[in-house]
Amino acid sequence: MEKLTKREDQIMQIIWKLEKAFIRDVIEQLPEPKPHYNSVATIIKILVKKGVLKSEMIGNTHQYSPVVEFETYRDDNLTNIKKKFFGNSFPKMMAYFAKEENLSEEELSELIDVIKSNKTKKS
Amino acid sequence: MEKLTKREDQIMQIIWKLEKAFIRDVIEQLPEPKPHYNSVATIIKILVKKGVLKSEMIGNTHQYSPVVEFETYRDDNLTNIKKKFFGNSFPKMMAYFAKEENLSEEELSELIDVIKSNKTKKS
DNA sequence: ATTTAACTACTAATTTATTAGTAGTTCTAC
DNA sequence: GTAGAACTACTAATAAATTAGTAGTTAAAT
Repeated sequence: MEKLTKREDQIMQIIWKLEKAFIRDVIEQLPEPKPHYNSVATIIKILVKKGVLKSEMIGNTHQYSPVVEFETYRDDNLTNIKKKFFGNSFPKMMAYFAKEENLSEEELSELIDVIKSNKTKKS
Repeated sequence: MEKLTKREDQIMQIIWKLEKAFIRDVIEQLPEPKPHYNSVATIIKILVKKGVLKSEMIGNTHQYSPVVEFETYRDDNLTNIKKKFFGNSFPKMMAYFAKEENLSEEELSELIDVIKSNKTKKS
């Protein structure tokens, strides 16, 4: 999957959230200062060319929706991040999580449940 | 902390690993095609200006070392990632990573112990 | 002692990313 | 029917990031 620039990423986050969007919808979601309509249109055209978005003509305006799933993009990103920050050491990563977060009892047991149930499914 | 560009990030990863480095050391660690010496020097100067690196004159060449700790940078990044990919939910993020890994029973209980003991210390 | 390599500081060029202008179309409302 | 808003496709300008050139210094090697 092609890398996204910061602006492309920002716009994709919006479209993933909305699932389908016209350019005006994207602009609406963008924070101030709102970019020019054509600026957004340009980035979106790049995203189509990159194969991340597809466009459909609804009436006479384009509606855009993701081709690449959010989860795919996320996984791509996290693979790199995990390696970059934890050198593929899972225990290190977990130690980090445990230290950084102030887990409530609920969160902790929820977490353990999730891990356990997941473990069971796999074995 | 100031955001780092891709190249800046790449060079910082190397210097964090080496702890101290001359420009030649950084180039050595960079993959082919090796950039021009001055290209690396420019980026490093930017990093000094951003306050991420400091330089020391050793003989008559500069040696560079991090001002910002790797852990600080990592934590900054992970905070963003949590927000971007997991709706700011820590358990979701952790569940994701847990699923990615094939935890052995030992690892799992070790993990739980770590989190629990940490919890105890804090309360 | 002169050549070479690695450095210095500084500047300039190139590439990539982002923003937005121009010109023309369609639709809606007065 | 004409004015305005929102769109189209295309192009151009600007800004940010990256690469590398110039000129001069230092140190070591033949």
